[in-house]
Amino acid sequence: MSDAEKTVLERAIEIAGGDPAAIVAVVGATGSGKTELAVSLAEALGGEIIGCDSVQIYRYFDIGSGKPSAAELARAPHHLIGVLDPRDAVDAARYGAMARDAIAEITARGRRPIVCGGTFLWVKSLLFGLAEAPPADEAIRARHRAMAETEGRPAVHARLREVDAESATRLHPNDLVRVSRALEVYELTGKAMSAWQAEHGFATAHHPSRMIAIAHEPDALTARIDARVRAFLDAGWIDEVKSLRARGYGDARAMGSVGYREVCAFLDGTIGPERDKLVTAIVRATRIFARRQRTGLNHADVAWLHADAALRA
RNA sequence: GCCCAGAUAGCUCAGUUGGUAGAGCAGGGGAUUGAAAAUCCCCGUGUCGGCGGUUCGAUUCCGUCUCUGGGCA
Repeated sequence: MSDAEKTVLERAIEIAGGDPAAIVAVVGATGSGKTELAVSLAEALGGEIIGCDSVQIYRYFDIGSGKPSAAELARAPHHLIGVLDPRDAVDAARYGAMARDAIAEITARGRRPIVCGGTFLWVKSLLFGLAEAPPADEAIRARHRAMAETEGRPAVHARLREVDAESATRLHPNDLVRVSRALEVYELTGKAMSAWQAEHGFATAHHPSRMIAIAHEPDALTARIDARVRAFLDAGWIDEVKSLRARGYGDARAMGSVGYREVCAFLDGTIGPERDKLVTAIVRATRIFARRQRTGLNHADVAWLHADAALRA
């Protein structure tokens, strides 16, 4: 059997089998079929799944985040899905620590950890950790935001240039999130973010790993996304958002994520009363997101499995 | 049938006191170290509805035709 004739699952099992000590991480775009592949892989390998998704990690964000179905959950144990209150803001570092704990438990049980999710910074945090720089400081961030508001974003960038020219050169003046973070790290430690990053460099892995992603032709992925969005809506996504708002989660960070943002706009009447306009808006946002996810994998050591090859087989 | 307003990028539209045009969105590409489903950057030639006329030169002015809105009969 040539590679092109094997199914995605067969190839994934082969890759996993190539290094039994490695953590398998199924990464890539929403709607590409990660969840199904991870569950099948877990069944085949005696594995347990560790979710790596910045929205699925929250309770009550069930439908729109594409959490595994009850049937899928029953096929393999899952971790870090629906485990936090939506008001509890996690960051990549905390996620990485939680995931490593889960991995330790799973391997102690003699089972195989399978990471599954599209939040790639979190995957990197899990596998390599992050630079040793300190965590976020809300007061500092608020100050930077205020500065950007009154003097403009480039003013914050100019301040960064005074203390960390390397980061300033790398970062665009408008990228306030990163510019502020770099400046924050300097203000907290007296040491440049670029220096912390150079020390770290994602050079030392906590665990050996094999990353795999499922590739689709662009039109095929769009069709999958379209079907998925409609299915979520049919499953009661709008009511889910209404009930989240009613319970006071309207300004949770996850509410600003792809799709949830559009459903909120729909409920607020911003995008018109037609269901079709909502579908179009969500599909659009999701496609853009899927593209960004693909770009995020650009320099990663990922094995791409072509879904279409499986269809031909 | 008459009157008015439109017709410009895939979509919504701006503009050119006459020298062949540009925004937003969509689409494409990229960056990404505690906000990552977030944040940010780059990419715009299109018979300027058709045909005539005026002009050195028309997408712009004039005429006419077609189509789309709206109004009056």
